[in-house]
Amino acid sequence: MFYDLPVTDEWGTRLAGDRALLDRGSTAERVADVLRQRITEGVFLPGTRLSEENLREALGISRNTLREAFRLLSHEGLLEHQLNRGVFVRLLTSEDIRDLYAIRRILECGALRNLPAVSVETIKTAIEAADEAAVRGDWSAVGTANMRFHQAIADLAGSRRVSEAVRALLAELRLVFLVLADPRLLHEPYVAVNRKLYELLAAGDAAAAEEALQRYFDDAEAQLLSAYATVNGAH
Amino acid sequence: MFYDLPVTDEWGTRLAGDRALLDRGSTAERVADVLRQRITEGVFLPGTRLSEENLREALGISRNTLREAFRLLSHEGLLEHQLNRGVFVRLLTSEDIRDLYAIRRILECGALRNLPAVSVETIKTAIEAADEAAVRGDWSAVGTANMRFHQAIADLAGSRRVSEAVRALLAELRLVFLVLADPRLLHEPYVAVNRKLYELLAAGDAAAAEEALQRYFDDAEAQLLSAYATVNGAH
DNA sequence: GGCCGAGCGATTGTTCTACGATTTACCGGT
DNA sequence: ACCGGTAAATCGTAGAACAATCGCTCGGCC
Repeated sequence: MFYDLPVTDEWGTRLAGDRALLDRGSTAERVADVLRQRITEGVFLPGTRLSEENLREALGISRNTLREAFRLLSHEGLLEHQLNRGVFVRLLTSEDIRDLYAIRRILECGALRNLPAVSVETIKTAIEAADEAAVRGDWSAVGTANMRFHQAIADLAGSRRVSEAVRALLAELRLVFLVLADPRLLHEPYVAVNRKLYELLAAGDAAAAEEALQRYFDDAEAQLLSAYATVNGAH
Repeated sequence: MFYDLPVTDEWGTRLAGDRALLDRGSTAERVADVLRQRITEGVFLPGTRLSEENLREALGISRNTLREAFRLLSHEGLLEHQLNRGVFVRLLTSEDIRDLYAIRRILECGALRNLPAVSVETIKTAIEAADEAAVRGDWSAVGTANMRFHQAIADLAGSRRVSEAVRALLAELRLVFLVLADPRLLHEPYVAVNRKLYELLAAGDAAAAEEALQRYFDDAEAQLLSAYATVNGAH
């Protein structure tokens, strides 16, 4: 005698999570995941050329599959495809930085507007992670936590497309951080700013939070542009 | 005796334009252009499966190149890639429609906020094209002109990424129009709405224009959802 | 009659090989 | 030092081959 499996909601959600691990998608997508990881880790710095032949051998896949992965990452803005020259880790210009902040202003501030009922759970989590990393002096982790904070703000819009767009934008922005020297200078100042913003949101004052977010964008953009100008002297 | 070519700014911009014609990009990109065209024309209706073998033969290209083109269009949201099953012209759900309007609200309204100096040239052009097409009774052309109108609004943000994001969103939205029966019903009502919006902008009243845009989104979303429910009965 | 599993054809996923086209680097002549 | 040409490296694309997977049909069985 056997019992039927009891089907519960809990099962459904758990299996859906496992699925992502089993159906890891096509080889090309898994390769793209690996490369994305390495790029955001800074193993491949912006400007680096990724040779088809070298990577093909290193990853043990065919050129076709590798090229499909390149296409994926090019569309995400992490790689740049130059005809007959190969793919390069994207090296952003100052103009790119301005543009990134322009669209982030619109998307993230837009997410704070017309909030039905604010759920600040994940935002709080990100804030706490940033605090904790700051205490440890792990400024890279602080940067990651700050990005999660902004991702959580964007998620408030309740739109899959908004969330994914912001995810891609933050990944691009990480390319800028990678070429700048001092991660502490880049991330530490915003731990307090973000906490203040969180408190405004938690208190239900979305308008004040949006104002604070605007000021944050102004400051961060200016800081990043000036830091970038010194490193990236010629365009 | 020869003269050196005088190098002027005018030259630079003109040559940059010509370049797009010469460097037509890789074969994969040109194939993607063709397929995109056919999809937006409605030759391949949403839900249609695109066979690799058939298209390969029809286009006279290799499978590799075709698959690269598929990747490009999948990332644009026009195609959907199902592992081991092939690619299909994307069939949007009602949830997709809601999401599209959610992000359009944020992006287009955001573009109207914080305008430095409004240049309503291209907006006017789109309005006039819509009027002219409406007189001819070419409702499909009216739809195209209306989309150009919204694209022009998004362009006011002055951000490349905002413009490209809205371009992709409008292309997705076109997939919805393709499965609905009556193009007149879908597009005609908004000719007057858009003209009114243009006049508010031309008068410099950006706040009123934003308000009108919000109402437009509410109306259009509701109309589209109800029309979609009748056609697309089961999700 | 309807359910279930084996087998089969069609299509996709991936690899491998090949070759033309383009870029890049090197090198000798002026 | 500049210019031009040749050779090597790399990319772009094609094509064939094989494995993996899906969808369907056909029997067998309850």
